[in-house]
Amino acid sequence: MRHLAPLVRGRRIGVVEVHRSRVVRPDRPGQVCRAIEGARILGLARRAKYLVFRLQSPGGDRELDLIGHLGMTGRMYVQPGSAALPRHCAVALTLGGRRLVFEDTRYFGRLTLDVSVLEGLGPEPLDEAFTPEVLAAGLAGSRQAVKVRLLDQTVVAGVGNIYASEALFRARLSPMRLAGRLKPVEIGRLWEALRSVLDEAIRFGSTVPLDWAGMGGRDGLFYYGSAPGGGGSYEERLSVYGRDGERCPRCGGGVRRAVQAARSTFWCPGCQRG
DNA sequence: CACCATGTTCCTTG
DNA sequence: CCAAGGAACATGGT
Repeated sequence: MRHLAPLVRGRRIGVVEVHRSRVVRPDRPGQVCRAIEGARILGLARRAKYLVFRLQSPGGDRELDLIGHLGMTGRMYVQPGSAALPRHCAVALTLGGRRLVFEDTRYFGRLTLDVSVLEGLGPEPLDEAFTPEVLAAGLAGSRQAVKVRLLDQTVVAGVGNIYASEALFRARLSPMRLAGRLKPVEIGRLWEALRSVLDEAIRFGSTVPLDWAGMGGRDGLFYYGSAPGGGGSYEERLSVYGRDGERCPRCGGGVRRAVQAARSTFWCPGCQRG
């Protein structure tokens, strides 16, 4: 969102090319195109994992939101209007002499005018309103494993599979602990870990130019290469995620992988007790 | 060939 | 009502 906002703010949407109709909702053909062609982008916001394009309608008489979700492999970027579209281009929006490209190899992403997808989302973890007490209320009474609970978007909005594992590692809590059985001190550690892990990831991403040249063929992860500050690659920054069998950076023990709710969890049994 | 993958939604079963 | 498990979506990497 921070990379994209300055590239799209204030621009008018011209031709909309839908190359994968399943990505666009509602799925009445042309309905979304008619609503947004000629609209002006007032700004870009984010809610949980959704991008929210604030639009002024083509007639200029009202405002509407266009909501995007990148799924697992989606990317959005702006390229010259003369540049060829990528192989898995789902949608392209003409913006003056350039095009906003929504590329998504697996087509799990979404572009929709249906704002109801935002209903029921829990608090933003970096908001002031998200206190340890709010997190505690979201975990209380649950018999789910805390890792699974963190992926529930009604409890905390925007925490995904990678950062759920990373936050639990930082909080030194086993992902298998039952959410409702955590003590206030442990919830406090988890709250702090969630916020610092996400904050660092955002700051890391913000230091890197959004330049996709030469990145064709990669998946949707932000493999930035070396950060300007010399922080290593995205993967190198992760402590446990994707590191099954490697050594724990804290205690030197072995990182393990398990499956919870059909998703991979990575943790260090030495550091993360219970 | 097998298995893995950052997400969401729907369905079935208990 | 809750939780768990599976499948679907679709493509590519190892």
